Amino acid sequence: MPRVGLKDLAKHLGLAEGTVSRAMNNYPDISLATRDKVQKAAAALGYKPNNTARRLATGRAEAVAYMMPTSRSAISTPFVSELLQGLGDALAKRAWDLLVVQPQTAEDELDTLRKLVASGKVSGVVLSRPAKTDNRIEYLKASGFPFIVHGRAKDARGYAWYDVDGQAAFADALDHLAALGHRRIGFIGAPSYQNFAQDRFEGYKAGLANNDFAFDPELVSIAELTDEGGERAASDLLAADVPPTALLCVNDVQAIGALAAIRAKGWVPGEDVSVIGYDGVWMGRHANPPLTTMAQPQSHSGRQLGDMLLSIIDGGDPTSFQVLRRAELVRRKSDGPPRAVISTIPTTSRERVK
Amino acid sequence: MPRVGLKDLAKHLGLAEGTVSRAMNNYPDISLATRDKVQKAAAALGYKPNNTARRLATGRAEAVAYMMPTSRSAISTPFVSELLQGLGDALAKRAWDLLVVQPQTAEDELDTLRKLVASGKVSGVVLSRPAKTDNRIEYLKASGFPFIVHGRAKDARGYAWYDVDGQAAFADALDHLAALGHRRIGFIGAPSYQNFAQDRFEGYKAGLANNDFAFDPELVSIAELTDEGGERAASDLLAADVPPTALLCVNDVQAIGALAAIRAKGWVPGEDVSVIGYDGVWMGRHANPPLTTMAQPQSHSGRQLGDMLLSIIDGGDPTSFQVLRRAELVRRKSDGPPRAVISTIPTTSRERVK
DNA sequence: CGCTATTCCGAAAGCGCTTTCGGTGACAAG
DNA sequence: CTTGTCACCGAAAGCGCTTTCGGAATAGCG
Repeated sequence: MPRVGLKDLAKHLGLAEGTVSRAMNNYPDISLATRDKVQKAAAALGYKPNNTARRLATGRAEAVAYMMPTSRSAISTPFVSELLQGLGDALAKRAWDLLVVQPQTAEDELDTLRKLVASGKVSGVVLSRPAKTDNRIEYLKASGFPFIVHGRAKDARGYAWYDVDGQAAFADALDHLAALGHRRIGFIGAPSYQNFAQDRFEGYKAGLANNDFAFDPELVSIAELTDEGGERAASDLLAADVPPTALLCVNDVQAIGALAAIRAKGWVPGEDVSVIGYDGVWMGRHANPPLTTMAQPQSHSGRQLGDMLLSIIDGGDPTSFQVLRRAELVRRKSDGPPRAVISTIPTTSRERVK
Repeated sequence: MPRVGLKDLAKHLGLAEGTVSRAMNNYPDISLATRDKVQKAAAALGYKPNNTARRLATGRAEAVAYMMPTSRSAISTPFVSELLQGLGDALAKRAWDLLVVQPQTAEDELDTLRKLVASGKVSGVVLSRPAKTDNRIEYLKASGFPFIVHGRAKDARGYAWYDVDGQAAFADALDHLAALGHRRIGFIGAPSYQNFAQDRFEGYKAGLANNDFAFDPELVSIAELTDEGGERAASDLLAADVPPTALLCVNDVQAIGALAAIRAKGWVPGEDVSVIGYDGVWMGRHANPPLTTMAQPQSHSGRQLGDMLLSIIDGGDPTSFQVLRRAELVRRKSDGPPRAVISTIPTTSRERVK
């Protein structure tokens, strides 16, 4: 089955290529009669335009790229497939393509991006998990190339982003624990060049300040974003002379590791030591015990990112697309009043579990 | 900063465009002297070839597509991001692009694929989770377009695939349970138009036959591939007059749901009722209790799929790329001898857990 | 030193589409 | 009947690169 091109179609119809092209693209200067005729014939012969030629001629790429985070830990990216789905949905309306680019190393990131925008392969980019100061963002801002970022860098001005407020979330979580009666609250974090890690750490400290607790470096431990990371960090923190009665973890998988560390000591999480995670991953409800967490809003972020990026490509002002969502406490079984304290009434209700 | 194109570069060097092009692509009929000169100048001026034009001229797409599974359940696709990473790595060696296409509905799949191959956007495709008889595979086979599938259809002849043997895995799992002393073993499955579901079901039945157990339709329940699905199916099965003493689940997330159902009845999973899952997802070890499962081999399947697809595009014989891996039992805490029976010695050792 | 082989590069023809520009015929207006 | 005005379509020039082909310059050889 030889590909049928525009030329074949034109010859078949006895029309000029240009005419056929315009007919296919619904130009107003083609009579409805011939337009119908052309489109019918196209369908009949199975004509599918060659996209590459089309792109070259129009200069429009009709595609956007998603740049994967380079972090090699597969665990840290369960959200990727959801995000891609959402992006795909957004692009489907225009039948645009989605390119996934994956820098091999962190140093390649900028260069990969440069090549990408120069190649003309895409007309917009979405970035994930920016560093605290991210040179990709600087570059894109300077070049005027349309882009949006999932998350924010420390400087969030002058570009489009979608993020959930990690700082507020951790301050809230800390308030919650304080209300339960906790006074020594530990923090398990991630390397702070990742801006989200920094954000959440700030939230922790802000929460401390709000409640007139002193910041104690002994109470924070930086670990990998894995269950083992959380486990190690938790057992370190818990080995102190006066261990914390509650642990705030930078994400759920660390928190789940922390639960294991607590059980390993023979303590029961949620009673002897409270643990609160962040993300709201599906598995949290099946953890042992079910994990209390600051859950990100469900609204399909990929879809939103896609829609916003398209608007920017259409000429919208990037700075008008900065949306900050708020995480929400979902209480399950891994938090409670500290052992040593007369139990106070919890301020929020627990999620029902079957 | 105006894009610097081939023309600019040529003018700058006082050479013909064609010469510069050949120099950039390391043609043998260009002297090393001018080649170096050209490549240096290219680097200096920041010349990046326009990929679209390049593709059009060469006819090579230098890109492959990954077609996402259409199933709307995000939970069923935690492996997507790993797979994409692997594919990305494989393609990176040639600097090829990875396109992610996402049919909006199951009916769109074939049409989307048709457009994709006709558009010339890619020179190969990878499919996931084929149906029992999958018309996409038929189409691609007939068209001669390079492709590979992650999984197999019922008819596995005449095309390339990478799969793990679900049938063997479930037969093995059943043997294991039989060796522990179980006689009534339930199966929680998925709709069988998905070939992997059918495969695993066959394995279950084969295992039954191997051990001279009768097949009892009362012991199988078909459910969604979610935790709730597993939970519902398990509580149905367990409500029988003579409930099964063990449950085989088509994947880990169902199995984790089944654990919840068992606990909800006040029973303890692994003692009153054994549960074995399939996949080996990360979370299994943190389930309550840690989940025994048939784990897929770790070897980065995305990477392998990518490498094989590239070989096929290079002209390799698709039928020479059919790799079948074997799943492996990893014992944790959700299996054991049935309550009513004098415990027999387990035949395999348990994974150590901290 | 003349002639044939090389080596290296320029010229030009595409790749398959889009889009501008101009021209033809029809039809209304003067 | 002439002129102007549309509505519609054909011709042709690209888009930015690759690649074939041939020709000029150089080298090799007797």
